[in-house]
Amino acid sequence: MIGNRPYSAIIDKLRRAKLRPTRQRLALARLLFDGGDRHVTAESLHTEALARKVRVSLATVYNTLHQFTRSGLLRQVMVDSTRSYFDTNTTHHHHFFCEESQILNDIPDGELRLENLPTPPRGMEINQVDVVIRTRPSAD
Amino acid sequence: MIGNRPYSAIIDKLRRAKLRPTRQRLALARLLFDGGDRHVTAESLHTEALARKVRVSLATVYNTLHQFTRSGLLRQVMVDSTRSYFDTNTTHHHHFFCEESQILNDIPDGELRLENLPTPPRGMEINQVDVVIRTRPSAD
DNA sequence: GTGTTTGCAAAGTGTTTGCAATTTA
DNA sequence: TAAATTGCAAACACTTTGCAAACAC
Repeated sequence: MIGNRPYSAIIDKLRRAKLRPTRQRLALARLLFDGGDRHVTAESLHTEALARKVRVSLATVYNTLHQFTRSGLLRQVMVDSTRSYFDTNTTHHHHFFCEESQILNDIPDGELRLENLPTPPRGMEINQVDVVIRTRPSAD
Repeated sequence: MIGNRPYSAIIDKLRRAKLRPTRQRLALARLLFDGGDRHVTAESLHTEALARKVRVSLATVYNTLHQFTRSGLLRQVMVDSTRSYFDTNTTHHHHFFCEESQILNDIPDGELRLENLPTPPRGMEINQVDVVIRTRPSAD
């Protein structure tokens, strides 16, 4: 725990996901869900946890991110072939990704529309549609 | 070389890219560009080369794929966080990706339309827009 | 001949896993 | 106290790199 109160909302969130509210999970959940929408990598979340004096191993961060994802608390976003990004916004939306800064940003749902979705190859059905708008620092 | 003729079209292609037409580059270029559009990973192209009795190391396949990409002969596609895919179709288009079979397919350009592209964050400009339609085998 | 390219093996990076020790309920 | 979770270190998968030998021009 980071502060000293029980944070019942987050404990409930974990309980609902059938995950025991251990010290590590609680601390990571607070980092992830206490603010607004966030995009993290295992490494960035681990570093952040250590900076906040939360003792947690990198392996546990990985495991926790995957458990949270499996439980629908997080969504994994595919933008970089070397790293996995996780998004606390699990609703339908797309992303901006700046290759230079490696920063990921949400595109509010509704802003972007897809017209004329193609029919998938025979025997296949659509699972999910991901749009990534790759950006770079502009010249001006 | 796989057959026994000089394949001047492919040699020219390499020359234009300022890449010496070495035995390895020629063989890989033939595998990549002789048929229609293709999607490969380093591993799949290496395996294919060996099957066709082209002696080439995996390191050279990696290096060659990157050289070809830098020269605009290939385009790298980001669909899987564990592997890099390369596409011989360098024109503007999007992709179907089946997570189960790990197979990538082009969506012909023009089929899918994006309406109302959002404005990038301040100081950023759009570099590229990637759409990946993730599919799964359909129930029926 | 000179500079480029190759192949190997080693190193690197992000991630996963086996297992003993610890913690939760 | 029984079952779940953690941390460590080792293992992993994919990719990159240093360098001597081979090759292209």
